[in-house]
Amino acid sequence: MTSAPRAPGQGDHVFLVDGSSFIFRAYFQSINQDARYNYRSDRLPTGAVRLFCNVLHKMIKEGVMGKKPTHLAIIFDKSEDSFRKEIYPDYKGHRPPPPEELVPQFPLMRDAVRAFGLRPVEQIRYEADDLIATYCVMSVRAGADVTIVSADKDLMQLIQPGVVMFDPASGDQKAKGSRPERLIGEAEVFEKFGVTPDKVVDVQALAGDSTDNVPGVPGIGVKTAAQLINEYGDLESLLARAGEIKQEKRRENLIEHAGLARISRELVKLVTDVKLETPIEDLIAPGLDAKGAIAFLKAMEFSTLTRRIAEDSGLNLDDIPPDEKLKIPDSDFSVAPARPAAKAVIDTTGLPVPAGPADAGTPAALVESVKAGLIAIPFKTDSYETIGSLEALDAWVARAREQGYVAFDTETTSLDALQADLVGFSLALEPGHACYVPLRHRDKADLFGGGTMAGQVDPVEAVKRLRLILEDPSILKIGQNLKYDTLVMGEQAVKVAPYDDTMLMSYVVDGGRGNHGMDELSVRHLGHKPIAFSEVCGSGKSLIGFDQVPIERATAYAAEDADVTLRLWLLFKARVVAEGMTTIYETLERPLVTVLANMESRGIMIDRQILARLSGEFAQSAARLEAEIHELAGETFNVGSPKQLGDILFGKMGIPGGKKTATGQWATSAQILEDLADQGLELPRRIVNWRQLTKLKSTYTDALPTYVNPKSGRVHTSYSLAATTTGRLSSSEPNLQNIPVRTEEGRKIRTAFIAAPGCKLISADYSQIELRVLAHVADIPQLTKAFDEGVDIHAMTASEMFGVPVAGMDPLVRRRAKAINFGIIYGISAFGLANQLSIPREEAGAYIKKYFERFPGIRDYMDRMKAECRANGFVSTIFGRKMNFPAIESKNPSERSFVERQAINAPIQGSAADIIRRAMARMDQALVKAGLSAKMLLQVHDELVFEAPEEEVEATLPVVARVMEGAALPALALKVPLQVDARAAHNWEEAH
DNA sequence: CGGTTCACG
DNA sequence: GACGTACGTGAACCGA
Repeated sequence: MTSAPRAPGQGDHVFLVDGSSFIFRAYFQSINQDARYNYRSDRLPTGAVRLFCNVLHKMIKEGVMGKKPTHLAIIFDKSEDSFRKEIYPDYKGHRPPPPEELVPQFPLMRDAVRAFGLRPVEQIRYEADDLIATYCVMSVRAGADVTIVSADKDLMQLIQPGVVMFDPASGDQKAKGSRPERLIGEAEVFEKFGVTPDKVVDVQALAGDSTDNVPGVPGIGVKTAAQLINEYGDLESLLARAGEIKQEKRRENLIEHAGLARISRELVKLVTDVKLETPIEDLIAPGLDAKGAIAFLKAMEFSTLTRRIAEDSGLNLDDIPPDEKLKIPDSDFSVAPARPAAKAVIDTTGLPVPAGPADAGTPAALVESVKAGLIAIPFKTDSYETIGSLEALDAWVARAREQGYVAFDTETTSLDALQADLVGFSLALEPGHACYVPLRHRDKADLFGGGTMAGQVDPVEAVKRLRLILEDPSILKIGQNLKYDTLVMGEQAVKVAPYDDTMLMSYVVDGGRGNHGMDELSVRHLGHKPIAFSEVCGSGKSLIGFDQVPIERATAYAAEDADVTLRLWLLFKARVVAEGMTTIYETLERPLVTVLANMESRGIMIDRQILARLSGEFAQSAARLEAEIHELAGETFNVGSPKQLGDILFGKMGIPGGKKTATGQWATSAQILEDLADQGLELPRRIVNWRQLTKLKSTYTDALPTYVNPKSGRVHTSYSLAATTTGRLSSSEPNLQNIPVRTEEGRKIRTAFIAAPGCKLISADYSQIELRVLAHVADIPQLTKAFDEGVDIHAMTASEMFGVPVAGMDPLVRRRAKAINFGIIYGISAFGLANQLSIPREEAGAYIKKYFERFPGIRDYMDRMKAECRANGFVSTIFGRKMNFPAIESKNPSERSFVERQAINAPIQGSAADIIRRAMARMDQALVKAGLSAKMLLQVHDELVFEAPEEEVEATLPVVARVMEGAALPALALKVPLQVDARAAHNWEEAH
């Protein structure tokens, strides 16, 4: 694989690859991908090397934009000792040390180059950029074309006729955050710097560069610099005539800091006459050394590329052993666990199929090392930076961009994101390294009460800078409960993408093992208790807004939160992958953040007049009932007090058969009162009715109007994504998942939920989704058949159990079968069923026995879940979401059987929850694709509520139904069809 | 702030 | 064999 050295000339094509900058980009690209690809089986980090090899191979094989190289050099930085440090000791002074996982990949990268039949080029005291510049200039002089493979802006100064830059596509094409390949010529340079390539250094000299710590002139950014250079021609002319500049501050700065500008220019200007140790003749491209490449790639365990090169070259893979020096020593390999299963396939609808069973063999070693690393860095509250200027903020923006990820947290005046004013925000780049940007802290001592505290950043400008981070597709935003911050930023018309949410990552790996709030996670995983919100803002009566908090205190609190979030992310990132939960997280959790934020910010319209009228009616009826109750009781008492009521009913009046609650009080639940009413007693009946009316009034008709947002005129609930043990959502403030529907009086409240003018509400709900899931997981042929044929499932159950025909069935018989069906889902017991149906326990027991005889698969399923939970401590949904039940180990039999019932119910409820989550994740795109403008407003476990323009309703209904019915696909083909009923009307009552 | 009750799936 | 009971939520109210 050797070719005779030959200098490039006319018609040749020289490729100069910036190996050093590529290493970093490949690394940050790799950590955003499925981590199982980022390590060799002995946990050697290789992700960046893999991406590097892919690009290297493509370049040698295909060239760039159809042109193949005659000369090719992969050029690296030799060490930190750039001659630039001699000019300016702080050059690149802010650079953090490279990530730990990247360090071993530096030498591997050079090994890769050699293995492919090339020579890595590097030279002491010079950066890769200088070598590239020198080779570039030599080649152009000799008449050759040059392609610089890099995206580094510092190389843009080299672009000229015959020289282009090429930014290769990053990583795997479908991977998140990957960029397409891109050619950079004069036009692109002009777009970035506002000048032609030969003037780029002058612009950089003025604007400086925070990532390399090039100072530039204070107060001058790229825009201003470009304008000045274009006006005055070049840097020296500008500095000579600086006195002419009109803007006072700018003029002074240019005069005062002319020296800085000249040093800066020297720092950014690339050296084009390096005395090369590797002569340009040696860059001659020899073609791929397939054998060497395969040996290397085998040792790295990059199977896809290994195979591809073998196929291309016609070599037999088995003939080539892995590179001896690099392969895993045999002794290690024998104990190394098997590699995890292949990654999920991406299907055409964009939702990945879940990976196989949990990667049980994956060592926890990585997680442990991450954890140890995190705890090793102490929390130092006073080390956090308070950002007091836009320049300081810009530096953080630049660092975030360079790093590719940043933890982010907003501080506001309210827990309600839609009523909150942004007071400040914090960022964290690495453990212990965080800042807070105060925007709107108010000085209470100010006599006029609204004075702004000193030392803050202009909020409008700061949000512009923040937008550069939050909307940058190449920067991963990391938050804890990011839905909140997404809503806050949404109010400023700023989007947040891409993102990770540590609360949700915790939920997928630790669902059921405690809550997922930040303070709790910090204590649990980092052994550190962060400053509590109440310590900063007080609580109850003494609660103050965050804008009243002194900035120093605010920094300690807010920056710490970002620091904690970043550390938690590093930990959960490793755990989510190690525990095989990536697909669950990415398909069932993460997409819901924006989906729910959108739903919450839309809100739903309510008719306050209807509610006010109902409140009046309920009040009147309740007052009448209350008078009658006092009359019947013979005394006035607080009807709303179960204690007083119990004393009257079972004490004073001496009604027999009273039951006590766990605390020894008389139980007065509706069930008990209704039993008494059935015995002909008037008082309990009236109390039941009174309770219903006062419940409807206080919880709904009185309360709902107080939730109307004054800005939108609508009601905005808040959904919690990580609150339940099963994967369901929960809704609060107000809870719109428990709006009455079961009674006629209650349903009236639904008529107050209305569509905006010109629109209708669409309600689409899954029919019997949990029973369908049960039919699937327990594999019950009769149930499956009944769902296939669309027959009445409860009637079928009754017919099967009691041997009566479906036609003309006694409603009582059907009701019993229905109760049993639901009981099964809840982990049935004879006691519970007896209670539900008000029948003797023996009778209930007999029904259950009969049921199990007819549907033996049900009993198998229940036993299976109990055993599984006992063995693993968790059960799973059909998509693989885990739900932990640590209390399954309990010695207390009653507690244990409680957990067993949970273990039976959870996969059913949880799978149904997963299905509707999948539907929600896809819904927006499906509607847009169909050209429809319907918007999702609410989710009620098995129902989605939309608002749609009247003229689009007919077209919307089938789209919604299709997405919901197909939500399990393609990950899973259920054994039963899913059925969705969708209707539209002007209010929720009629649509439902 | 825990207990009780009741609205929903 | 004991043990308390259907599964999952959130809100209002009482009373200490």
